[in-house]
Amino acid sequence: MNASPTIKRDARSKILDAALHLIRAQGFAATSVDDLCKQAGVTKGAFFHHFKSKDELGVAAANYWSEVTSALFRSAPYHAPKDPLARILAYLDFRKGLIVGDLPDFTCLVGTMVQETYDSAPAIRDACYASISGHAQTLEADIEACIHKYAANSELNAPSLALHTQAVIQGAFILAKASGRSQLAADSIDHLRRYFELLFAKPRTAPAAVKQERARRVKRSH
Amino acid sequence: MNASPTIKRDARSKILDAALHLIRAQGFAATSVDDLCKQAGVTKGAFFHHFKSKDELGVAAANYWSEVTSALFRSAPYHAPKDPLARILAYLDFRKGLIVGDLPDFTCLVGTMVQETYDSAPAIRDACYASISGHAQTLEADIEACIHKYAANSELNAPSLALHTQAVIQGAFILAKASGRSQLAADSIDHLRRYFELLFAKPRTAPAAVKQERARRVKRSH
DNA sequence: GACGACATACCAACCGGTCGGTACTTTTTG
DNA sequence: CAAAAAGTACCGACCGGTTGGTATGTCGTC
Repeated sequence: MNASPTIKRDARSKILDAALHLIRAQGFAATSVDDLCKQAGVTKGAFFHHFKSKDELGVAAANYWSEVTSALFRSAPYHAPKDPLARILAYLDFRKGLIVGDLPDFTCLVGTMVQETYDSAPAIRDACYASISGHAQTLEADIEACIHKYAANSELNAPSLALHTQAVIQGAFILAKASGRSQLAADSIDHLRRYFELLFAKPRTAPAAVKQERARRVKRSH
Repeated sequence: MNASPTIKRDARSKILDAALHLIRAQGFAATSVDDLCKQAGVTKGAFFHHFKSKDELGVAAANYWSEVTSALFRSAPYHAPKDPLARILAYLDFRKGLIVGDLPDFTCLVGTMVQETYDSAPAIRDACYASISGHAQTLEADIEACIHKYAANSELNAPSLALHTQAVIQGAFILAKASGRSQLAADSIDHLRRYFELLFAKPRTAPAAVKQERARRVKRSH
């Protein structure tokens, strides 16, 4: 009967979607259960039926974030190139391309949430770290291949470099939030891209990053 | 009578010191005015005598943070080297050296606070960005000198690179909080150091970072 | 005696969480 | 197979404690 199965949204999903948006905009502590319910269009009874406590919602939101983002990255086009370095650079271009619209729409839920909860809610912290490190791990194979192919006898370490990419991206979001200019986040990702190019020493192939930066510098010099 | 003038601490300073610790440990929203007063050993009357509102305390805390940190960095030893690149690398070594003890003791107040307030408290956000960008600016001259000396005809931009260093450091703190391992923050700063070395193309001079990473790899390979 | 620097007492709004109840579905059982 | 029982999903009033904030009083100092 129902032509569109996605219309039938249960309360739990609606609460989780509300959490993704509200927590990224206001933070975890500043988002009340009532806020969540209002935004989701459900009652408090529904909330506490699905989640034992607000903290448990925090854990569920982090896990839901992991699912949503891993689906996004799995189906993204940056896996196509044959060369591992090209794949990494395409990944960074893809991340940069996600920086559009309002800050709460492209920043990272778990990076925001873990800053508030790392000391007071270990369960949330663990779920957040699982999300970050899990995503970092999806880059490890390509980074390892880059090291083997382009920097065989270096002291580089793939897991560490993978986590570093996430650190830069998280830091870029902080810069964007503080300045209100999402361009600053994009610039930091450009620096990270350049780091990879220098590490794996291919001559630079004029990526979009450089062209944009040049264009901006020309504009400024008027 | 009082031999030690610093013992006489007024309520305002005590509240600000309490804010520096509590907000870094719990976040801004989760830190109540009562928490602050209890930790500072003052009453609520004293709090609202000195600060019109909790938000105003947030702004004052960010400004106080700027004062404290700029005094620390001004008197730090990393300004000594004659070469600008050596000064930058010494700065990064200094930042890495600050990563000791508990997380709330070495992480950044304004990076934590701005994530919670960027959308709801513009005054706090602006004070946080002033702190971050103000610190970044203290690096610009040395970075500019590096560009001029070692990468004259590159597309590099000193303000952008200075902000990037802060993005990496902020992201490193998030990684440390999420994982509970401050080593991850140090590792990210090592990557940033390597970026500077590669950008300004001096042959690597076996910095502490590399030696430590080698030592860790040896340990792991047992 | 005015004023800054606090202390005490208090308030309305809001917080996370509970609870009794309803409507609907699924499972059990005579 | 149908009635009964049990379970699931959700509602919304309500609770005690906490929240940011206020009003008023006290005390030492210029």
